[in-house]
Amino acid sequence: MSSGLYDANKIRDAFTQYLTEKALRKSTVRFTILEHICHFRGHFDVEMIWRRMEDHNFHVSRASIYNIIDLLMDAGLVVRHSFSSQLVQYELKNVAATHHHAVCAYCSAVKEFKNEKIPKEIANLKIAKFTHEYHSLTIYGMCSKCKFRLTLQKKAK
Amino acid sequence: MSSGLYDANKIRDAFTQYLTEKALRKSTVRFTILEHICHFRGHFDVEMIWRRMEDHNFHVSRASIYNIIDLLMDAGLVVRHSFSSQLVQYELKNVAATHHHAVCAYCSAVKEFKNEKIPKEIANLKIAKFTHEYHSLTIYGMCSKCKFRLTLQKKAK
DNA sequence: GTCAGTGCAAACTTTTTGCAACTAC
DNA sequence: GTAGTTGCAAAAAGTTTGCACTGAC
Repeated sequence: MSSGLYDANKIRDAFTQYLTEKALRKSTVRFTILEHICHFRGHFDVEMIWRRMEDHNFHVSRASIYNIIDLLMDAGLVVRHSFSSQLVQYELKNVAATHHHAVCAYCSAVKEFKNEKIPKEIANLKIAKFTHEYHSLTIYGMCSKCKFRLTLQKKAK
Repeated sequence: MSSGLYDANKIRDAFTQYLTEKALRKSTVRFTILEHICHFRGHFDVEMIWRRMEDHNFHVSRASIYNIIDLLMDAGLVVRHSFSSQLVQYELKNVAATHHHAVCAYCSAVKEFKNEKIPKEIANLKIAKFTHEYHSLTIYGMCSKCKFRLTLQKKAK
């Protein structure tokens, strides 16, 4: 059984519960978009969702995708990453909770890494007048490819 | 002496050095934009810089501001924050290094907080094939105002 | 004098909005 | 039936680009 599909059931149930609590309608479009989102193992953006759904012959407007992502973020099922200014990416929260991100400032490549200690430290943080729900740790730096490329450039001089 | 202006000298010198190393020109526009940036104690965006400069009767195009912010980021003097999708904010790196951010997911308010332990843990991180230059830790959650507001709404039902 | 740097406006991309049509309840 | 939901297209917001002019070296 794929972990993606396994989680998909739990996520769909959580969304159903959210819609019920908020007295929102359980429309086909909402559940179909969520279903497609659950198939992404990593980061995704609005365009990727739309394209994937077109490929599966399910026609939906981008406006609806934005609308539903807002609901999913409000429901705490999806988180937003803004690694660069022009491309906003999203990720399922249960996926995001398992790792942090290292972003290369030179080529924008995103690498995931795991660490046990830091999330514990962060969970222990007490911030005055603020209720902690989720955190995002991003390390910016240089990936090995860019480092190598820059070394070559210096030598070329 | 204001800390903002005190730092401004060091920052301007670092930028001068950067421009020299890269063989870029030390234009008036570049230094004037940097000067105005140094007056922001917290986060700022392109619009804020442009408005501040207009208010001081220094006319500059937004394109130049984008251009120069790119240089400042490359020089390691400014960092980019993307707390929300539609508003990219920047911050002087020496200011950003002193704190982390807590963002309210409901009203987008950004609160700063300090912690000694976590930056040390992060500095000790070893990520394969990646050179750590800077990090960004953002906690998402709910600020006390929104918590209060939501409590009232529930009671109202 | 030369070429990097800049301003301007237009182009481009991503996201939001208004309204008519649709559908879950 | 009646609201909430969706699609479409247009608008808005933010950023990038192309080109002619300017100014640092």
